[in-house]
Amino acid sequence: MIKNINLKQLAEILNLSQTTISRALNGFPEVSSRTRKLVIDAAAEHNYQPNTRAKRLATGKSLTIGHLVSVSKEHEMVNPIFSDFIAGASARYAESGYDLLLSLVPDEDEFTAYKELAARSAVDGVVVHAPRVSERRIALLNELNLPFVVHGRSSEAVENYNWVDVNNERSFFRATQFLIDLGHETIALINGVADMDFAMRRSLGFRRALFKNNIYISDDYTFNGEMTEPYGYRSTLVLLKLPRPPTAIITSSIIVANGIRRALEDNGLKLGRDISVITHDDDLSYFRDTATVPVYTATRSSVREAGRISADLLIKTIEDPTRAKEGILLDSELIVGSSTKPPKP
Amino acid sequence: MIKNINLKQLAEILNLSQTTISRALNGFPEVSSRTRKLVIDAAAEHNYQPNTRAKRLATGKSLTIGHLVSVSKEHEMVNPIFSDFIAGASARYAESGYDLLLSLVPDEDEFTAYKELAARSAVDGVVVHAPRVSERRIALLNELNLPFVVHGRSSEAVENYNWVDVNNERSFFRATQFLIDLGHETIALINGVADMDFAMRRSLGFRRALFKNNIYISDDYTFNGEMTEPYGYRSTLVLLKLPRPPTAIITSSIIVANGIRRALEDNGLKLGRDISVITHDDDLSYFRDTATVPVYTATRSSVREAGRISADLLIKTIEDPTRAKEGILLDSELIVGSSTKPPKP
DNA sequence: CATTTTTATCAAAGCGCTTTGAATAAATCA
DNA sequence: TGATTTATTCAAAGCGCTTTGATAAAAATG
Repeated sequence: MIKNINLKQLAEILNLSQTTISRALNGFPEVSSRTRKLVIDAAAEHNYQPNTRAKRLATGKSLTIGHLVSVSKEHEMVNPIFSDFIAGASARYAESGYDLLLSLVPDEDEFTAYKELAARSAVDGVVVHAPRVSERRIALLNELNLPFVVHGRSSEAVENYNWVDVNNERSFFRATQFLIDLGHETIALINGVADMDFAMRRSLGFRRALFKNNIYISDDYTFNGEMTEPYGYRSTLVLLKLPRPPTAIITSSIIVANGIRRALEDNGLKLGRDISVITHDDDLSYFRDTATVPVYTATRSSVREAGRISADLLIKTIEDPTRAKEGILLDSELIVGSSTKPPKP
Repeated sequence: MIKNINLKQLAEILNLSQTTISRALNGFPEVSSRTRKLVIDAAAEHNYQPNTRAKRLATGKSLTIGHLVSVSKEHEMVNPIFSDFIAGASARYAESGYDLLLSLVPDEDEFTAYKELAARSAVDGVVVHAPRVSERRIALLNELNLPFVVHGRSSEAVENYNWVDVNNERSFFRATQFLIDLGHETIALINGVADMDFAMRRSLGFRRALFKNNIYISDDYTFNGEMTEPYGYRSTLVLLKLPRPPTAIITSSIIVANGIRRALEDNGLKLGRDISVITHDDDLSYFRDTATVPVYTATRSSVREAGRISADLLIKTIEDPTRAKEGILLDSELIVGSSTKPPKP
């Protein structure tokens, strides 16, 4: 059985005070290099690691960052981009010795969850996921004086805050323009849930491109919903039944794109040849499109990288609370794959 | 700005000792009901929550459960089942006031990560994900005396340990037998990474069914790898090029099944009609197969439910360390969908 | 009514660290 | 050489809780 010792015991073993040992291990200058070496070696030998609980109480820091993910009771879903985002963030936290506290809360408890986290002083900061167009969490966190970074943005927010977002509007503008340039004029949009900020921005980009090219498309061609595979499937079936089905579809997730593809095939249509599809691609590890010619034409932006950058920004904010709020806008690449062709004549 | 107070301040406000307040809030019997009400009301009014850091130091418990997820440097992947598993576990943790500490570690640091977590006393227990056929973590955790539950099992483990697993062998036996009963004799298996215990067991079930029915299938028909969509696609292309392509495919993940489907369509084949597919279905929220006739015939078992059960078992173990180790075997349902038909004559 | 038991409350110790302020020894200075 | 300064080390306080052991007041007992 592996035993580990505490500071007091290590002090006795070395015949030194706890002070000296603490300072030696934490890199303070007022320790002779001979002593420091002695201490470090002994710590390694006896498998000493400062007790997290004690350290946190003594320093008044939690060395923990919270990720609260809201789960709607009806959908009960955790967005798969979350895993990849966390993977990026976690790597950054590890570098600075932060732990990651994850909490999935029913969305009606969202507010209380943040308050409780702040009141019991469990975290030094939080990452806000899936911001809505109108997002009350931003004001709340400011009131709670809890450092935070938003993954995404909230269009209606008036105050300054830290955020890391991909350029959704521009991405979808470009994607739409790309289709228009190919000759498409009937383009559908299968988007995320309407009150999500990213969905709203993507919709704006889409519509700006249409407007710029004097194309009018009715609301029958746009969908909002949780970005599941069946959602992509169902929406596409609806589109195909329209009097004038679209010649191209833009969607917000590669998982939805999978559903679109399935619906097309079920109707004897071929992706690219019969109907063009562009998707936003978060570069999720289990869907990474690595074919020499990618399957999907896509606006690609690594959500894992976004996780890393968000974590970095949050740590900086925590360690320097006077730091000016910062917004970081990531750009996506427009990757041309085989899912887009000019429309059939 | 929302301020929160500490125990001492609340004691002064109420003109009571810290002891009494602590006991009142923690439900100890030696507090008069009048006082208790007073305390509870004041705590609510002043937004008092015991400081997590102090509480943990004082009680000697972390009230935290660790989830270490190994990420291989080459693959850099986080299995999407993870999100759903966590969603289930998190709900159970919340009920008992535990926090969830998540750490993604490069797999070469896996061992050190557990040791460090134990040495610094950061968690009260851990969940072991993705156990291998031969799993050194089990012995390590026993040595560290850190309570744990394995999600899955490890066939080569000799000691007793807590685990929650789905009946993989039986599931794949049934799935295979189902195909054989339909008349299939050339059946391929697109499985997970070979040294994962679940993959090994599924392979056993597959082979037992073949053996029982006197069917011999060469190794050319089985694949092992990370269960991504492109992996399903690539493997299927290989299968289709065999001199005698399979008439049915069994796979371990609905994401792989998506890739299989894509490969079939790309080759002008139709799922079910031309080639049958059975998949294991973890009932992932973003792929939930809710069609009246499910798309895929599948052995279905909710990984979210497994998360909940694992969390429950772990909490019980933490709260009663003398508790006998327990293994919980979940069963899957064989759901018949439209992806399986008798082979074409 | 005096004594014991029960009830309700409190002061103080302790959890394992970090950090402050003091003390000692060695080195430098005038 | 005596006075300062510098380099090391240490004892003790403090972080905000829980918990132990003591105490005072109220209730029950003989």
